[in-house]
Formats: sequence, structure tokens, C-alpha cells
Amino acid sequence: MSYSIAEAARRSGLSIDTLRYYERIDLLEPPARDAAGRRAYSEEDLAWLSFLTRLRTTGMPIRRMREYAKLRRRGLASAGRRKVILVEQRGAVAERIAELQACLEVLDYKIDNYDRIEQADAALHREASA
Amino acid sequence: MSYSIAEAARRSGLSIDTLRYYERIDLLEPPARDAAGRRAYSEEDLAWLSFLTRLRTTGMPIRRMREYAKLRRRGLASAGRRKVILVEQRGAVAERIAELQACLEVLDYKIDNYDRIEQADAALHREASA
DNA sequence: AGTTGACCTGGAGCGCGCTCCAGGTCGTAC
DNA sequence: GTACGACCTGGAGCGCGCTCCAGGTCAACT
Repeated sequence: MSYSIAEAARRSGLSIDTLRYYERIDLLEPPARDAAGRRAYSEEDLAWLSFLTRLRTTGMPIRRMREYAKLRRRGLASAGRRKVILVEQRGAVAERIAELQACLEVLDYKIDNYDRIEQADAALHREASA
Repeated sequence: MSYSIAEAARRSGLSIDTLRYYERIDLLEPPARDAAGRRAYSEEDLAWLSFLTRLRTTGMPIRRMREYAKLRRRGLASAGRRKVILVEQRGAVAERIAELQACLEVLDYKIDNYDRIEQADAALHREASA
């Protein structure tokens, strides 16, 4: 089973342009082509894309993803170095989550303040119309 | 107490250029100036900067921060709309955290796989040298 | 008086990650 | 045979958030 670029885009959630772009910058091995020279993405291609989008979601820069992709092309021998990249990224993600949670607290605090302002305001109106 | 731009940069963690840039794009009210025309940031300026950097950390686009800043300049009357922005952002942050946590699981899974590869590899070496 | 260094302004430039475009080729449907 | 639509290529353009630069002013120090 293989997929046209439009199908691959739909399934990966990336745009057609982005798929071609990823190929150009060596994130993605050039997929097979059909008789007419059109890209035919395999299930494997899609699985790799799905992992790539995970990495992107974590905020990994494309430069680093290319590094990972390059290692992957070298096969098993590069497994150690690939693992290092993932472990590093895991750390970065954990940090980022902590950072966001701290921000969440600040937001909650501010929102609480606005709540109090609203209540004071409502009280004022009750008083005025009493 | 007021602070030179260098001090403000040090305390806010932003660069001097970024401070001037924020002022240019109306994120920051133009701070007071000393006799020589140099910026003199107040404690309030710094507090606002610190909140701004929180918002940036959550990934709020600058466009939206400007909106918030503009409302703030309009005083109490805009409190309701400012609250809406913060509540919305809180939602976005919560979503983002969830997304990152999902990615974390994928990373853990992949890293586990690499661990297994390493162990299998180590076993092979033991066998070979036995 | 001269040098240094922090600061000023307006504007250009940059790295990132796409996104869009022009101009062309195919295969299918009418 | 022609119109259409999906796809192709190479390359330009874009929005974001800074970052850097040239050329200048000013206060302090020697």
C-alpha cells in the first residue's frame, strides 16, 4: 500500500509543501515514485513522519532532527548516538513542562485577581442600585 | 529607585536590544529618562517586563501581548477583556503541557527500545568472547 | 583636551520553518 | 483532442522575534 502526497499530507497532518520541504532538507528519504514520477509514500514513510512530527512538537529544531535522520540512515551502528539525542530531548521536554507549569501558576494568580476585581465591581453596582 | 537599560536587561533576562525593541512595538511604555536622555526603568517597568516574559514563555505571540498591553493602558475598564486573554492562554498552556506529556511517553518508549538494543548488543559481545 | 564607554536612533539583516509561485508534465474523463 | 486536476521542479517570499550596525551624544576619568 502506498500513498499519494495528498494522502500522506492528510495522514501526517503536514502540508504537501512541507512534505516536499522535509525531503529536500534530508529529513525524509526520497519516497518511491509511481510510473508517472509521482511520490508514493509507504507505511514506513508515514511512520517516520509521525515520529518526526512528535519531535517537532517537542520543539526539537530541524537541524537536530536532520542529525537524527542522518544517523538513522547509518543503521544499527548509530543507535547509541540516536539514543543520546532522544535522552537529551526528553530532558528538554521535562524542563519545558516544568517551566509551563510555573507559568500556569502565575496565570492562575493573575486570573484570580481579575476575579476579585469583577466581584468588587459587582458589589459596587449592587450598592449603587440599592 | 531606577535602573539603566543594562541593569534592566540583567534583571529581566532580556537583551538590551530586546528592551528597546519591546518599547518600539508598544509592549512596554516608554520608561522615564534621566537628565542625559538615557532610559531609567522603574520597579514597575521591571515587574511588567517580568510578567511579559512569563507570557512569552507560555508561547503567547507578541501580537497578542501587544493587545494585552494596549488594554492595560486603558485601565480598570479593560480588566474583563484582559482576563479573557489570560484565561484563554491558560487553556492553551494546559493543552501544550498535555501534548508535551504525550511526546514524553513516545520518547520514553523509543529510549526503552534503544536500551534493549544496547543490552542485546552487549549480550552478543559476551557470547562472542566466551 | 582627549579617551573611554555606556547609551542613543533609525534602519537593515538574520535564522527559522515553512509557504507560495510560475511554468511544466501526466493520466483521466468527456 | 482537449480540458482538467493532481502532481512535478527550482526558487523566491514571508512572518516571527529578535539582533546587529553605523553614526552620533554625553558624562566621567586622566
